[in-house]
Amino acid sequence: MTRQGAIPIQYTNVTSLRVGAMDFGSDDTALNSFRRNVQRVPANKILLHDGEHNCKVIVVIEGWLATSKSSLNGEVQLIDFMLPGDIADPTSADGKTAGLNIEAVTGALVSVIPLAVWHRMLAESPRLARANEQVQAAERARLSERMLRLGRGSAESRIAYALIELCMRLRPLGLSDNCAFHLPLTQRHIGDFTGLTAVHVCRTLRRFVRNGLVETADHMDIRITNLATLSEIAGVEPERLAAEITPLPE
Amino acid sequence: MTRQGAIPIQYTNVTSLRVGAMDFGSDDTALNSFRRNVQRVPANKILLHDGEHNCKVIVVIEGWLATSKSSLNGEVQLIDFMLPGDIADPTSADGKTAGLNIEAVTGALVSVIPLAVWHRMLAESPRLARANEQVQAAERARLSERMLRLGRGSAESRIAYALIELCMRLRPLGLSDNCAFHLPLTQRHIGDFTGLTAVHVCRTLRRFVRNGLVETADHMDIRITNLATLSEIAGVEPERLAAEITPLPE
DNA sequence: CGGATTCTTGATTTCTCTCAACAGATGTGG
DNA sequence: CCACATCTGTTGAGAGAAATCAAGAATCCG
Repeated sequence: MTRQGAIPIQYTNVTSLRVGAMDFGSDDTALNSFRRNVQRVPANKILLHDGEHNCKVIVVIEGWLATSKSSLNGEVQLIDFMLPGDIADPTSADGKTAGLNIEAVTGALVSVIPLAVWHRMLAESPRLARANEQVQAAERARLSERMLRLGRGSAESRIAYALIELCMRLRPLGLSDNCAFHLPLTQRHIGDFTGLTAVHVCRTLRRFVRNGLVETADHMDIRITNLATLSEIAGVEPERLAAEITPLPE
Repeated sequence: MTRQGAIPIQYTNVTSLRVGAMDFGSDDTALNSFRRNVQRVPANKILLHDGEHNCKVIVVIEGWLATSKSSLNGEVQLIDFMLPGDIADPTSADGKTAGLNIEAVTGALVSVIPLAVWHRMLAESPRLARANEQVQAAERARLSERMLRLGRGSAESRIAYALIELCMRLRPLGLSDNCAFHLPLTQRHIGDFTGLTAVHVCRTLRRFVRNGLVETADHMDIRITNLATLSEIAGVEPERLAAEITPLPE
């Protein structure tokens, strides 16, 4: 928790953005709309509260966001991470109220778009509408994979899955090189993501390291050294998973 | 399984369907498309397999469907129940492959629509597109509520939540009268829905009954007799929940 | 009727949480 | 620059919640 919205606008100069399988360049009106609503936000800033009436769609340009729900006694469940090119649409059934918290995990560059504007954008750009569908489909696929592990998986399975999911998602962004990647997360984040306590995340990760499945370096630099075994623990085929949860360039 | 597959095959003659907040009558071209693709399916029939390439959108007209994922060792997680007016779109990120199983829990009347046709329908009917959005938003809200409980809730909390969610969803369908409703489910279904074993579902339900929170009659006729306490266990405000997870008529 | 589910309850085991203590890192202000 | 507070990560010991194993009762179905 720190200083707020400070960070002045320097290179808010977005020249292109890939959403789903679609590249939006300077000649796209959609990109101009993104630009008009760009904000740079600091890490840990909450962009939207669950239940908030003034609901907005948030497009990630740079950095990590997370969507979450929290229980009355303060426990948090991360619902999904939103990476560059992802679209967080927190709207619930009434079409007005947010059903999620959205917060910045790292400093991030986002486009915050009022619902009305967003709907107009979708109507005016079939490409954007299509990209939006792809991104939503990818998110749905991720959510159900994760629900399966939350409901039926062991701690090992949940964490193995989380590592593989994030690895696969970072790959097309150029942020995962041969199963080595950096997670800007604490073990608490991983716990909130997998429905475990931070303590148990620690134990389980260390066990993975002891067993030669992953290596870790300073603050969450991860390298998966035995993808085959880790996949087996996660109950997943990595390539099939990648196809289902990340929109691939065509 | 049981009787409720019974529903006689007479009125496959669909004269209107409410999807989200929208009524589609005989004068709607969308309804005609639904009609052209109507199928009656028996209980337990699997309509679509996770991973299946020939992916379709399924609109529920009557009865209960469930979407699910299963792990390699055969454990099942129900992702969501689909009730009349709901739309099951199992498409994953590649836009072609199904990311979910879809099966009939009861005998059901459904409209099975190929993806291409579905997209054409959405393009041609802004009302249908709007209804689709509402239904999807409601589903997203339900999924995140449930993920919170799967990750962070006790068995009591999960089951209490499930009962309240289903109660709230059945209400606008006229199937829940003053918190009394019938669930065409076994305790195993509830276990697969809440990520618990059937044994533990049984214990927990009986505890609720002993404590005067709910009454049960023959095979899953439920009456919530103390909604206040049950809501507290579920960590939910019933009316707010209802607004977030069910599309309300306008 | 007989077989197959489903439900119920008890006894035991297993997994994860909770509590606790400490080390390392980070950051702050004097 | 140091003293100090605050996070984060690590590890151990013990408690608690749900799973597993098991066996019998109730129900459904052909």
